[in-house]
Amino acid sequence: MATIRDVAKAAGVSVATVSRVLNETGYVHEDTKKAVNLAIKELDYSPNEVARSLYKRKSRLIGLLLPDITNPFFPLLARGVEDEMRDHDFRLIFGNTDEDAEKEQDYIQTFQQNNVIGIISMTNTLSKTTYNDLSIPVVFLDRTASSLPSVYADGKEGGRIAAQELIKRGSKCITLIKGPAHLQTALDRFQGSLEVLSSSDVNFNVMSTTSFSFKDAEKWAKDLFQKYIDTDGIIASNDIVATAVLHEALRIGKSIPNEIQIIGFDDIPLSSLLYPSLSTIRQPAYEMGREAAKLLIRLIKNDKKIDHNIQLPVSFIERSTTRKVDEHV
Amino acid sequence: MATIRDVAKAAGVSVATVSRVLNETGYVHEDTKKAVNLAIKELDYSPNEVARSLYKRKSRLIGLLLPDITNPFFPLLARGVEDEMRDHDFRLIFGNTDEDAEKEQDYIQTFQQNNVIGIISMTNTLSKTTYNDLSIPVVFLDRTASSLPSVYADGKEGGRIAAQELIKRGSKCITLIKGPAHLQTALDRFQGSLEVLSSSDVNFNVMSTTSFSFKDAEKWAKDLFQKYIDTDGIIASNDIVATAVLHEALRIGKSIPNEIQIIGFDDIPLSSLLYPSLSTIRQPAYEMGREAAKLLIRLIKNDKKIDHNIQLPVSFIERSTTRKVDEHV
DNA sequence: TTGAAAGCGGTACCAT
DNA sequence: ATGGTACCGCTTTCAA
Repeated sequence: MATIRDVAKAAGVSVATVSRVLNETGYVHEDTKKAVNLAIKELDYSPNEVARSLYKRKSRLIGLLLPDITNPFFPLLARGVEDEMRDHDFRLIFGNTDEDAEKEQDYIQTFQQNNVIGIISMTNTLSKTTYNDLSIPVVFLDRTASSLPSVYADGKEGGRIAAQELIKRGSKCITLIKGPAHLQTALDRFQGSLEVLSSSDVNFNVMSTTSFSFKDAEKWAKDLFQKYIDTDGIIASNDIVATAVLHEALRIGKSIPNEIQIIGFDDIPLSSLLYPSLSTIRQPAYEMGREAAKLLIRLIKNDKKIDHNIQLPVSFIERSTTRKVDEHV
Repeated sequence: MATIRDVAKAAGVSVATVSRVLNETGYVHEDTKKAVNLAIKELDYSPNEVARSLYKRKSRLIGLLLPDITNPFFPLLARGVEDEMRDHDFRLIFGNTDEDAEKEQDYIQTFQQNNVIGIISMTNTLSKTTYNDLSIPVVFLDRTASSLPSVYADGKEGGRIAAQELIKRGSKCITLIKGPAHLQTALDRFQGSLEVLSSSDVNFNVMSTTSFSFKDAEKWAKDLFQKYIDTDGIIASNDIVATAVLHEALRIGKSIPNEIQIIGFDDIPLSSLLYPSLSTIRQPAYEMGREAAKLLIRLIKNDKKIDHNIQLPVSFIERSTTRKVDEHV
């Protein structure tokens, strides 16, 4: 690996000059610039980011925290973050936290030790103050953080839409699955649906659940069909849960969407691959990732602690677990 | 952020001494060690990895290259890599390459600029020599690289098993979907199946495809059922393709698994969530990721260029797109 | 317009 | 057993 000194020697100038042409800072004569660039090319030199980082006390690395990359919702977000960051020559260090505070803390520490210039977090196990004390900008993604910059989808509206679409398509007895109470995003969806359901004239039940895991969801799905036999419409807390419900419905011989309609939330890739394919409320995950990255970059540049919250719109993706609206009415 | 100098001052010793207790190298009196550790605690000091990396010319960062984290097969591998690396206090910088040589080259360069101590690559767009010239150890994952360390599953055996299971379960006319020719792993599976099929007394067709994309696979699936109407068993090149085939079969009213049996490859999380759930040849993706990480760590420690290839066993996961073996016979 | 040199925060050699 | 200090590769004053 050639160093800046090698380049300087080869070009017959000082390292300071090389540094100037590298960073396009200060005055450099055209001829010297040419000579330097030639030397750079010949030596196939590229600057050592570590040395830069040490001097500047900040790298071009971003820390990315997510609960579990294995959960199909997060890769979409992560990919959005990465693409945007790449466009600005930032790279990502990432860590799966499993919603475990210790892991999260751990990763944050090594992020700092590596001079990351900012953090995007899709977890919120740790208290907001932990993040606030960090001295580097943080953006929350898919997490609403009132006092900190964050990017998330309009879950409440999503919840409303889900209820409206089900009602519009003729469901008379709806079961609303309420996701984990500690996740604000899950709560928003729930409240949106509840709002619409409450002011409508359909019957509905609420079923509380405590996770988004498929295994758990399978059990709840069984419960659901035993307890609420009249159910003809289900609003699931997300697509994974909706899938479990769909599975169970099919297993016990319900006809979808004729006897039972199902709406999920997220629109993970899986949803379109199911059979029947899953109608769902789409969160623009990839775009959310990109937005979070953009926001973080702005924070990095401004170096201010702006409290900016970006809410992206959701949309109803009509597939085959809901009836066509014409068919009915 | 406290520095080693702050600690030294607080403990009334030199930075050299602090460094010694930090790294547990050389002699340090018990009492001084205690004083230093106390200072560290009080100042909440943790060493600057960037400075370390600069001096040592190697960091504790690993570069991870994958085609697309959005493809459900890769998160499993990535998670395996991460968990193992975390156990050894390594962190990951990752990059999606989209099988694009330029992106791949680009990431490799920034990996080097950041002093990564090793690379795990799940892509092979670039020539092997590019990797060979790298001066840092590289392990290929889910890619067979004859001259370089790599970890992959026994695709050939997987192909054999798939064919055997289908035959055992009574398929008489099998369509074998051959995946992209440029992927050795896809080829292995194909050849394994071909081998068994050739020496059996069932009829079979081979259908060539050029990608693992679901969109493309949907078209091929349509073709398949038009061209090979007698097909009563399908060996797909992976689970995504199998899903498309399943979708199409259901759409045109085929009964699964009675009229048509389907076997996939990979066992991505999606497979068990389909309805009917997909029988498939499982690659132990998570374990493969961990093995790759272990291998890389060994290479880092030995600092030798060992050419080590680790092949992990595959297994048949019996679900609902294949008939029970008793039912038939 | 250019160069010398201090310093970023560690590590490790050489003395003592 | 401990301290002084050169050095890792770069950036940025400050002088010339």
